[in-house]
Amino acid sequence: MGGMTRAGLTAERLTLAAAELADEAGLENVTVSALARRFGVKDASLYSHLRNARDLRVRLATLALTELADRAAAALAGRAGRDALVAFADAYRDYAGQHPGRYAAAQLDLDPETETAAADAARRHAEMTRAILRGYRLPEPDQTDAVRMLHGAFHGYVSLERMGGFRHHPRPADASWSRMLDALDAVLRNWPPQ
Amino acid sequence: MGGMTRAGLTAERLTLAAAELADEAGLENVTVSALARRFGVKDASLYSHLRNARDLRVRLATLALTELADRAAAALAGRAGRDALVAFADAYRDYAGQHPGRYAAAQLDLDPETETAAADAARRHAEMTRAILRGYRLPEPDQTDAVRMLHGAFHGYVSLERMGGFRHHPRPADASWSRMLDALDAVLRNWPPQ
DNA sequence: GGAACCAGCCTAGCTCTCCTAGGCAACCGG
DNA sequence: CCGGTTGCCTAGGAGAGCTAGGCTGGTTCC
Repeated sequence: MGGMTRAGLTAERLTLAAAELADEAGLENVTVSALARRFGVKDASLYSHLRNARDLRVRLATLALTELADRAAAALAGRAGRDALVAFADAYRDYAGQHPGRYAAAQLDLDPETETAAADAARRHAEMTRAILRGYRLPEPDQTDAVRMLHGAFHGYVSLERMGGFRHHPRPADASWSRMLDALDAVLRNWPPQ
Repeated sequence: MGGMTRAGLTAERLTLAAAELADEAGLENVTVSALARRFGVKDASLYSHLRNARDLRVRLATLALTELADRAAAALAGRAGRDALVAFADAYRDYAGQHPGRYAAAQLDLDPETETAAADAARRHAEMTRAILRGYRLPEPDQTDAVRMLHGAFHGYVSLERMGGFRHHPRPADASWSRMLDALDAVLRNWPPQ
């Protein structure tokens, strides 16, 4: 009696709902219980679709890294040099602005041994970052150094901005961002030797 | 009977123990219960010294930010220009390497309204970062842009390194780090106009 | 069309963390 | 040595994570 129809849960639907929840309420509020509540279902029911809470977060991280890599790929298509740099960087920062919870999830510590899908997504994202450099024609190992610098600079800036590090000062975060991109372009065009 | 002597807890001792725990076991394992266990005391006993679990983390963040600012100040003493940049950056990265849990705590989202002490420590740390730039003689608002870039680059690089982002590639993280410092120095010496 | 099977969601119940209320004992000042 | 304060206690409730096992709706196959 009362027998409601089934909720029709799948790992994919749960992951997507977790992503929405993360963006709305913050990554720390993405719990198995909260997700079950959102589907009007008991929390124990989710464990036929998810191994555990960690599994949920890894799936979420994988989703975010994949979306990020997709956006990066779209931004880079048909661009090179400074255009590519700026397009990639803006796509990265916009994603973090529009999807703070997903972005936070993408920063999760992943175990490449067991969490293969997530590691693949991370690798794809790293390859996109490397693609920025095609127009700058750097040899190895300089290219690797430059990739690390770029990724670090993007992530660091966005991360500080997200956690409110820039709110004391009146200088708009957008302005500092585009100055940083100018600086990074300049340094890539004139990469210091040795 | 059995009456053990008192443990002699204070907020300071608890915060220090939390810092050690964070470095040994990771920030996510810094819980009120774990801390009580470490002192051989019931978890409820800690609530006469700490408001709540959040309070503990904020105190930990404050400790970390203060230590970081102290190290930065020591590194900068008597140095200018490139020397100052490198000394600061290395102090920053070494701290994160030696104290990963404390470093992670320093990245906590702080509410400057209520968490005044923590906000002060964060401000002191930001002032140290700004002090790097004295030797480069940048006008405002370029100085603010440069501070944000530097802080972002340091934090981003260290953060990616900590979460294992560089372990696929054979290139040593140290080497890429010092190339990044070279690049940052170059860009500060020749800051792009407009 | 019935039987058997499964997949999907359930209840029950455990552990752990966080936190509050109230008790008793140790230490400290007078 | 007596009263007050402080410090740690027990008891207990809420919420999150997770496991074991049960019931049922939908599919499959004779």
